[in-house]
Parts: sequence; structure tokens; C-alpha cells
Amino acid sequence: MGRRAEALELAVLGLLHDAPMHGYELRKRVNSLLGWGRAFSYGTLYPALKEMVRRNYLAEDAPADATATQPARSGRRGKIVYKLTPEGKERFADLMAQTGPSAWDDERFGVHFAFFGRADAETRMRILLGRRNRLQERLDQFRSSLSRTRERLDAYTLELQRHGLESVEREVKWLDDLISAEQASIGTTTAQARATKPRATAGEPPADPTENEGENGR
Amino acid sequence: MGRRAEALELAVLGLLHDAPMHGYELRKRVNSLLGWGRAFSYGTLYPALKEMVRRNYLAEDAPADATATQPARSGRRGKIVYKLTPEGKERFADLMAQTGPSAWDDERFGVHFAFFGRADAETRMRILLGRRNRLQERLDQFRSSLSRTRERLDAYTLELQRHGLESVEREVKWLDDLISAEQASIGTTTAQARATKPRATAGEPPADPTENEGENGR
DNA sequence: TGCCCGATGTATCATTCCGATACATCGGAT
DNA sequence: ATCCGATGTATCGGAATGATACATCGGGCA
Repeated sequence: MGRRAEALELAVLGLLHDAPMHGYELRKRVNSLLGWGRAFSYGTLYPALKEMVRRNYLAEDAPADATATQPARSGRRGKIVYKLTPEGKERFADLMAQTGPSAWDDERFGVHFAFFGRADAETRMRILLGRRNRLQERLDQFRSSLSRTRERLDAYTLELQRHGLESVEREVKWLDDLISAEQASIGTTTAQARATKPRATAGEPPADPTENEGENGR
Repeated sequence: MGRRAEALELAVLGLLHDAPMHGYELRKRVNSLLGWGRAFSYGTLYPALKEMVRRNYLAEDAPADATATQPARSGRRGKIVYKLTPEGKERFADLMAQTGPSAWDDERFGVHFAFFGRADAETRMRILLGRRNRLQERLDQFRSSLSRTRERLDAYTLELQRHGLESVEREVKWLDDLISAEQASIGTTTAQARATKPRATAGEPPADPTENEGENGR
């Protein structure tokens, strides 16, 4: 199926879990959900949506808007609202429950993480751990290959390498913090509304006192 | 031609500038040069190499290795060493001198930066500035879109957003530092071998929004 | 001595994916 | 009144990937 398409499928399923949407908005949401990464194009989204309808994960729905009576207007190209079917919910649950490399993959980890609120604690932990280990591994072989060829690099190339390394290191640290937070919350939670936030670092950047945190709503 | 292919072309040209190589090693070097990003596959590399040979940027060369005499062995699939032609050097210089979005693009910035040592100071500065502004812009619209929909996000999604934001902010800071370093070295250097390293973490932050080409991504 | 195996090496191809574009409607600014 | 940018659905040529095939080589080891 292709890793990327799989990530897209999960993202669509997850977003439609909250509310029905049409393609245009879906695309914006998916791409802002993953923010940083490469954006999905319509050439990927629409075929994917069709396939998902075909498999009965989604249902199309053309809402009768204000202009109620729309008779046999053939060439009419109306808005199409997609919503989740029960099969779609099931599919989402299946995909979320996966803990193999297909979950901590570069392409797919972000989507999985975004919907962690709908996964169980054990799954979360396995994915976090898997992701962390993969990055750590990559870090190690990168470092060793660097030390083998360091002498012949000019200053800019070297700086690029250093910066890349630092980024991945930071990523690992982020994951470590998240893992700690998860572990802490396992101890304190059994059948009770959890209030612990996954945020465990002492950051200040946004300077923006928000109270959000409904934990996972719906 | 495709952004990605262009990045690959520049990387190949730049690497062969130092020493001839064959495809296998070329691929390893290119991919470790960019480290973090997506790796190029052979299905991309070999066709690209052929095209570059066709355009006369590269010359193939089957070196007579230690086992000197290799007679009319027909089906022999030998190693192919690629080396830069004068046209190739020219092409490299042309690509490096570009300062449009095609230089500070997500795909291409890294390669350009890696070979900054062979670009002049003015080009370096323009690319750095362009890249910085592009990221800053992306940051702004991301922040505003976040504040518009913040209330309905669950904790994990929010954390993902926050982390993405932080990464880009850090990237901008990195660029700011590099820009400061470049500016400092402009003052002290005219027609002299520069020994200053690009790394100098005493940034004079943004200060001045110079001209920018905006070009939008998603 | 022979054999196996992982690294090196070149090459291709079906499938997947992107980027550009076409087409259409709508609300708001001038 | 009309222009224009945002919203919206859809497709297609071509670019890129991931998998695979094929081949050589050096070294470990029974």
C-alpha cells in the first residue's frame, strides 16, 4: 500500500472520528497536524478517499444545504462530506493498535502520536520505545561513520552534520521525557481520569497561559 | 526536472568535485551528507547519473585496477567511476550561484549549505537570509492557525504541535547565528583566506527583515 | 580447501506519489 | 457590477520509491 498512503489513511480516519468533513478541509487538517513534514497533495488525497469509500470505511454524504431543492441537475459538482462508518472506526482501532515498525516509522510515527489519546497506555509505551530505539540506533551509526571520515570535511559540511546530529539527539530526549511521563502516569492511574500531561520539560517559549487539557474528549 | 532530482544533481556534482567515485559510494555519501532527510534510492541515482553523462557533466571511467590486463571479456559488468568534466564544474558553479527559492527550498537548502565553502560570501548570505525568512513565515502562519483552533485539541496533539513549533524555532535560531557569523566575517575579510568557522553562538537576533521572496509551500 | 555470507556494485520496473492545472462557486472589497 | 482570493472537486503526466535481480569480492571458519 505504501507507507505514506497508510499514514494518510490513519490521519483521515482519526480526523473524521471527531467530525465529518470534506476533502479540502481534510487536507488542511492533515497537513497542519503533521506540520513540519511533507504535505499531502490532492492527487494523493482524493484517490485515497475514494479507495476508503470503496472499502466501506467512509461514507459520502451530500448535505442538502440552504438551497434545498436541487432537482435533476446533472453536471452539478457539489460538496462531498465524508463521515466514518462503523467499519471505519474498527479500521482506525486496528491501525492504532499496531506496534511494529509500521508505527514508529518516520512517516507514520507522527500520526500515531497525534491520536495517542485513543490508544491504550501499553500501546503508547511500545510505540514510544520503538521510536526512541530506532532514532538511537540511527544516531549511533551516524556518529561512527562521522568519526571515520571527520578529518576531510570542511567547516560548513561539518556544521551541517553537527546540526543534524543535534536535532536527532533532541528528538531522542523529547521521547525520553515522554516515556518518563507515561511511566509515571501508569503508577498513579488505574480506573481514574488521568490529569497528567505528557509535557514534562520545563519550557517557556509560547509564553502563553492556556488552559486546555480536557484530556481526550470523545 | 523536479526539486529532488535537482538537489541530487548538485550533491553529485559537489562530491565529485573532490574525487571521482562510483555510484554505490556516491549514494552513501549523498545520503550521509544530508543525514536526517529522506534517502535517495538507486532508482533515482542511476538514471540521474546517466542523464548527467548524457549532458556531458560527468565522464564514465572504467579504471584498470590492480589486475591489470582485462582482455575482451564481453559480459563483464565492471565498476564505473564517474568524474567531473569542465562542463560539470561550470554547471556546479551555476547551481551554487542561484539564490532564488530554488536554493532555500526544504529539499535543496541542505545541499547548498554543505557546499557553502565553494560559494561566495554574498551568495551565502542571501541563501541564509532567504531560508530564515521562509521558516519565519511558516512559523507565523502556523502560530496563528494554532491559536485559532487551540481549544479543541487534546493533550497529545497539542504536544505534537508544540514540539514541531519548537523545532522550527530552533532552526531559525541556528540560521540567525550563522547569519551573524557571516556578517562578522565580512567585516574582517576582503581578499584573504578566511579561517572563521560558521559556528558562533552569540546571535544578534532578527533585527532586520531584509527583502524576501515569499513563494509559498503548502 | 572450499564454502558461505555480508558488503560492494550496477541495473530495472511496477507502483506510488507529487505538482500543476482545470474547473466551479462564493463572500467580500472596491 | 465586478474582480479576486479562498474554498472546493478532480485528473494526469511525469518524477521518485522500494523491491528485486544479478554479479563480484574478501574474510571467517569448519
